Amino acid sequence: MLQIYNTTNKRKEKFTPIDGNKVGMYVCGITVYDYCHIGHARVMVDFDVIARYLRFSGYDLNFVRNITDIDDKIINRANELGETVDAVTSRFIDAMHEDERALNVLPMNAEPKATDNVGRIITMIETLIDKGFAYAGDNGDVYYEVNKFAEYGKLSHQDTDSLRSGERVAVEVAKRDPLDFVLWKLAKRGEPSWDSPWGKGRPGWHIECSAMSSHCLGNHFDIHGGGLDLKFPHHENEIAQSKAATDDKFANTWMHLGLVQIDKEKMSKSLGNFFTIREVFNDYAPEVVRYFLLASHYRSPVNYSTDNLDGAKAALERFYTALRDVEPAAVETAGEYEKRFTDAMDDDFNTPVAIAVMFDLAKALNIAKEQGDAEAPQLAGMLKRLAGVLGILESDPTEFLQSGSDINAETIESLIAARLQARADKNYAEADRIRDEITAMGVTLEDKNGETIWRKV
RNA sequence: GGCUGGGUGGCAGAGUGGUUAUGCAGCGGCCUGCAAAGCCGCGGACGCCGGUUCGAUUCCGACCCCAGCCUCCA
Repeated sequence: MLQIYNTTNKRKEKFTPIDGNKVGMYVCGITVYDYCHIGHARVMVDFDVIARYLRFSGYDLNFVRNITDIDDKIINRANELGETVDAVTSRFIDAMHEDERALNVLPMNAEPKATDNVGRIITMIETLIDKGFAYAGDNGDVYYEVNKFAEYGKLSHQDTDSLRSGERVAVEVAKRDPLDFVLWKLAKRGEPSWDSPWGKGRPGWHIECSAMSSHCLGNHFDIHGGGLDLKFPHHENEIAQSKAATDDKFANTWMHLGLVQIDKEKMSKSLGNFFTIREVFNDYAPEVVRYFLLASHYRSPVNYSTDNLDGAKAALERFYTALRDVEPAAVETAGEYEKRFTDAMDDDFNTPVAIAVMFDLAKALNIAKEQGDAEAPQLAGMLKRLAGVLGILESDPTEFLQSGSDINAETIESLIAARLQARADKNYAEADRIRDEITAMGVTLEDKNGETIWRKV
């Protein structure tokens, strides 16, 4: 029985889809004005695993993650670069997809862009105005009137008074209340804009997600997710907009990912303390990054550091070493291991425990191999089966273990041949000299059954 | 200040009212010419102070510390 922690109630709840085994999940995606960083990678990878597990569990999942391709930061970036907004966003969307493919993230069912949904957004804003939840300010912008929505603050467990008292920013004079937020922004000269009843302008950020989630999944759907930093105000605002506009229940379960930190501080573009996914790929295989993210529970903060990435690499090496020299058999189930694995995943997607089960399986596989046991291929197949749910261990083991920059396989092979000859001659001094030479190249040798295999350190 | 979520062995990271998390690192052993890999075994932990309990790292309360949000942010 799958249980998911729901931010709204602050506890794990039995997951029951609204409509049979159909599940709708909406995740707030990325604003595309730069390359994605490791924080974004966490959204990609964690929700990818959540999606994979929901499907593995038999649910018919409709997974939607949007792209914000119009906002102030994008416009600023385009101006900086002397490019059009379109050129900037399409370039970074391509880069994002490249990063995702490398991380073995499966495609979403839909990936709506804000700019393709402006008509729907305008309609929703009109509805909100008609129902008295929104107003046009003196400056021409349209605002949502927060105090008209009684439930405001329920998700983040804040009441509106304390939110106001925490106000730290100069209040926009056109707002009736500091908590009111913009739905439609009038365009300045030269900015991309769309016609609307309130003049040429563009949508505010919060309304995009309300319009796109309704369009793709309906007014009431199962799961809504995003980074913890979106809980307030973005998700709170989405709830206010959607419930007010549709009179429906909106999302049943709210899921929030813990943030990626560096030196105990949140990684973010504004703080400038971020590493892009692609620059990390220079030093670590994409699968190492994926594993690093999955080695912590999705709700915990995770600290980005080379030590932790090295740890992820070591863990994968252990798995791939176990999988080496075995042809995994096709299996229907991983038996007892699968039970433990699904128990862990059913418990709010507890990937660290699921991975611990895989380590037990890897150990059983190692023992079977060592004893020449005939069930080794079965165990390897079981390990691969569970790993597949997490989207890992899909590389060729030898390839994974030998990959690395500036490794010349032929050179190593010929040195290994020379060393084998020296060993055959019982010239161990020479054999060890050659091994030292190979070690200096960052390669470790393993002698096995008269053969020598190698891997990158 | 308000609201969230945390503080676990050298590191990473789960979890539990009494019994092994797991991985890396360390120590001893097997294997090996020696290593490596693997296997077997070992050590080592639950922020602080009270309370509840036969028994608390686990529940309750206070305190200290950390992070996130209250402004754009995944």
